[in-house]
Amino acid sequence: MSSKALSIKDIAKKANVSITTVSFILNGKAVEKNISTAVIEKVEKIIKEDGFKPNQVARSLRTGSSKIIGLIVEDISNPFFAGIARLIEDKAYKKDYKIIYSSTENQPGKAKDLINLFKSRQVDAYIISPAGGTEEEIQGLIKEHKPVVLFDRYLPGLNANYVGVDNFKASYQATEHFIHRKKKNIALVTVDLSVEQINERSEGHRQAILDYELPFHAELVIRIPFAQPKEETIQQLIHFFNQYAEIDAVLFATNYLAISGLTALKQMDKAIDKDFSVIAYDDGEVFKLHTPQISAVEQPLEEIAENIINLIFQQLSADQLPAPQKVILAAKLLVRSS
Amino acid sequence: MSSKALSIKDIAKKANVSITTVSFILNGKAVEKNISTAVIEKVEKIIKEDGFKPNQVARSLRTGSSKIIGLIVEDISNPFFAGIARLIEDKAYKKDYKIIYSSTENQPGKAKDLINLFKSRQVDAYIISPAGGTEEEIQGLIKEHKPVVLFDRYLPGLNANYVGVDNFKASYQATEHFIHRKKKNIALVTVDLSVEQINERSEGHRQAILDYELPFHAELVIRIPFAQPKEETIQQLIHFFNQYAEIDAVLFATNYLAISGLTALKQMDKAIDKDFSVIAYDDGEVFKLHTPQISAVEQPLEEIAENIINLIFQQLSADQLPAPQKVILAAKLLVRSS
DNA sequence: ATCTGTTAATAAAACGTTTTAGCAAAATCT
DNA sequence: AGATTTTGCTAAAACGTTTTATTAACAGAT
Repeated sequence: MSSKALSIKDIAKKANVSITTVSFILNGKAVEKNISTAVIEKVEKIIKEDGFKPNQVARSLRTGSSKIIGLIVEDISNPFFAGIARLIEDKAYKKDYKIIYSSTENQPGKAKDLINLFKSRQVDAYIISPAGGTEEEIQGLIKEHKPVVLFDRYLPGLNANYVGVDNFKASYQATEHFIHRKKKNIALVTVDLSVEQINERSEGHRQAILDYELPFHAELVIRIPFAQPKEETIQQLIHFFNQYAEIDAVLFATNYLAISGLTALKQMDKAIDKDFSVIAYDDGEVFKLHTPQISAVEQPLEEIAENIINLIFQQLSADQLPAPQKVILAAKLLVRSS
Repeated sequence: MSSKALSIKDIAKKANVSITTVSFILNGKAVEKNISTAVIEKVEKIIKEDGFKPNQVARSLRTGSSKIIGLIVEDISNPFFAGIARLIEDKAYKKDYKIIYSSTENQPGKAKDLINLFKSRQVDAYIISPAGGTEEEIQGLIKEHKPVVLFDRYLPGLNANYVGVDNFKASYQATEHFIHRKKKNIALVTVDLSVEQINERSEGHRQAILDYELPFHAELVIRIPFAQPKEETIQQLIHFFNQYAEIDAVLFATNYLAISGLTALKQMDKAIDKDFSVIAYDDGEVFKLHTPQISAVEQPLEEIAENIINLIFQQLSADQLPAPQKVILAAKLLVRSS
């Protein structure tokens, strides 16, 4: 009944031609290789009738390529990454490429494993939101002339393709927005990871305050440990907000910190209003539907995905890799409440 | 410099042993095959030093298995699926399995493509949230004795492993909750897909109303077209709520419908309070942080993922496939406001 | 009639593994 | 001392493709 899957050999036998002939036809090289139309039609008919699909694994082994793009993100259940993944998948699918993805959970060990795994699967290209400590592996890929695009996170040591937003500017503008609204004590809630992306967000906050010649209160910057359970973060933030009652504005450096922060404020029964403003990083339904609506720094998902996939295909179709490009996109401040 | 990747042949040459010996050592069959410890150590040393990783593609071709599990969902950017994906990935990773995922967008064509693609990649097992119209393909997989687990959606014709929640009951209980609160006109906002899962949700709503001998108003059930842009849905719902001012409670049959619904209500300036209650399907941050908090039917993500992966590994390790199991889990009604 | 070139097809090697079957030397048994 | 078993290792086939030569037949040119 179910038996084995068909192979090119079965088709060849059935059509009374050689394996080679079938292969040429499968790969559209039939005319170029002078196969007669009679044979082409006969073979194509059999292929269609029997529903033969070539074994991609064998094909990969022979050709060294796989039509697969590896996507490595920090956490696929983070809406930012899930959104990017979905958009990239869409665009890749149209060019007949598939995506393998995996989450690193920000563990260099896991990230390295993943890169090696993808390598041994002969993935054709890599899209990576890199965890720190994976520089050598990524450099290795580049050395081997594999198409690579980094996104979201930038690793300073690497000369690789990169797509990201101008975090410094985004954060600067958010802070500036607060300053224009006469805020004096602008807190920053950020995360305890020393990756460029996060550092830039801190810097933007600081620089804006300094540029406008306001006093910079270092104690109003709180760095939440990355792996800390959510409940603990909430408690920590409640304590933070209580301790510094002078805070009149808060910038959250990530999506999930904003959510924890809003939860904390809700538990404290602290109103978000003209005396206490909030801006979140990365927009989401949560912020739009919140009462009051929460302003947010919106990363242009579609644009990011578009640029990533373009860079990838650019590399895939070039004979030799073009010089690495850095695409820095502008984030947009969505002002919702005052 | 970068050269080609190492092969088992290179290692064999360097160690002055045969390819076979290296292979046995790689696969932990060294002792069983009477390889001397001296040779084992020598070879392992070289493998480690040179950082040799066997080519998984070649391995797959030879063995017919890939250590890859295919995951097919409707949309990876839906938090429900992203959450499941992440949990499954975690658990699979621990057993040295990887995930390939893709989104079907509920198009049978794309779903079929994906199944075929995974097949030709020699994926070891399939986790599918099936689109309607893919019955034959899935039946085909089962015929070929491939491990398969369906989840979320159930296809009635198929005798396959399945993990899902009791949608009828969940919906029934949500409606019952409204009835206990003396609601008379309980609307249902659902989607225009005739999949079991959605039908059951409608049925639960209807049955509860009938069981409590309330009049069932068919016009209070609105079915939103699946592919309709969000903005249109919102307008449609505004119109719906205005048209039937008697509505005193609404059950949303999906996550994203609830979000559109809340947006509609916000635009209408309609308060959610004791005179107008709401329950959403699938919990999320949005509902917890909403003012007032929104009650929700929570699907037990962790439990679902756990059951899926267990069923998969059960099948992977059995010599012959065990009889299909259906695991129906209970959803939980999280009551938040009245 | 021989040479040249084109047309239509194929045989065989290669990709990097796993695995079957087998062989020589050493160890054990009779 | 010869027969048998165990130890330690390997040659070669196989997995299903793609691709490089190669061939055989025939047409056209000399």
